[in-house]
Amino acid sequence: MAPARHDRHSVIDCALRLLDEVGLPDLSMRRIATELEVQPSALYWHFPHKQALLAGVADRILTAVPEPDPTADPSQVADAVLDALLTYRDGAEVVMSSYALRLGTPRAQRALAAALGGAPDVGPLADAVFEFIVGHAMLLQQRMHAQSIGAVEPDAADPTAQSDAVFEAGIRALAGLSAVRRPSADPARA
Amino acid sequence: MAPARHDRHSVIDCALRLLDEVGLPDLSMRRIATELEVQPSALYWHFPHKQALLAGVADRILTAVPEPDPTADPSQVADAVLDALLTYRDGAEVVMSSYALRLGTPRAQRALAAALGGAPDVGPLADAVFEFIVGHAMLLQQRMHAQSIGAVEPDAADPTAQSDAVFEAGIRALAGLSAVRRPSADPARA
DNA sequence: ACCTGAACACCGTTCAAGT
DNA sequence: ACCTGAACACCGTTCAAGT
Repeated sequence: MAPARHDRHSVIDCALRLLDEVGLPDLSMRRIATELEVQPSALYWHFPHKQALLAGVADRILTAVPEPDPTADPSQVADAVLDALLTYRDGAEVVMSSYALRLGTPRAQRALAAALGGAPDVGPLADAVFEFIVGHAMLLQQRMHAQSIGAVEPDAADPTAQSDAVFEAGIRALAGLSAVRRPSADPARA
Repeated sequence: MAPARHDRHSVIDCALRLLDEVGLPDLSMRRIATELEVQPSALYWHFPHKQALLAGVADRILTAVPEPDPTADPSQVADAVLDALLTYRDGAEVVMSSYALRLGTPRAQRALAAALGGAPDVGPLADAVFEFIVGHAMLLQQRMHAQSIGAVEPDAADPTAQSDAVFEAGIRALAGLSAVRRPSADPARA
């Protein structure tokens, strides 16, 4: 058989696509290998272990957040980080689980710090904002997954019903700003 | 052989103890069964699947947070929730992964809402505080695990060096309070 | 009511060997 | 440089059967 040839980039590409299709629990090394038409052991030439591969995926997910810009609106940067995490299924959990390896996360944290003013004492607050965003995103995706399984009844309203209000309340308090929210929000409260 | 007899409570007890010993990645149904001197399949009489067992563990972890009390200091309640999550290894991840099943989490959220004033519009903010705390705890435990593996170098200082400052900055902004610095001594596990 | 025993369809990872 | 093939030590879950 003609063995397919790959590099780190193409493997991460495949893994990210597969993540969005099947979710993190079903994203196995063997599944990725099958998708690449390769034996599972071939992946271990490119990455030392699964964790390293996932760290590459997490880094790619956060690539979508813009460069640090002191003139940016903090709540807009927060929205950009949240959007990046929500773009792929289970994106927040992937980023969390490889947070300690510090690949894509410092960039997001620097973007938040810059938008918050860039003063030296703003670091802890910027980190707090990042932790809130990723916590919010993961809890939201957890709820989405449980509901897709039918494991939970929509007790009050639809899945992400209140979640926009929660995110806005959190960011407003943390970033100390007036509500600059996305237009797709509910038309009732304006 | 005399088959050991167990109920849900004792299984959760064992799982919680084992979680703290070996961590979530090594907390398998087979490991719990071995600890209970029982076949793995025996666990499926008490729980329909592993997720349900973990939800029970998550519920027990959050049992340590006090009842809703309108006279409580918001930042003290926040500290209590954080302490509960940090009492057991990987506690935050366990709580997050069974968040959608809504076992112990509403209680923590109600305790936060009560301390924040209990006004009807305080709900979203209380949820935001909860999401920040659990995000902070999970990221912190992730860093602790990576460091115990030696997979990361202490780039600036020790593991939880800055993390107290980050948590305090976040809670101060979210709860709008003066800094209530906690002593370095943590409360005993009940 | 609560557990055993055996099976099914999977995992991550290693390592010699191929090209 | 990049992959195969085979193996090792595991998983969660099901289900008939035991007591």
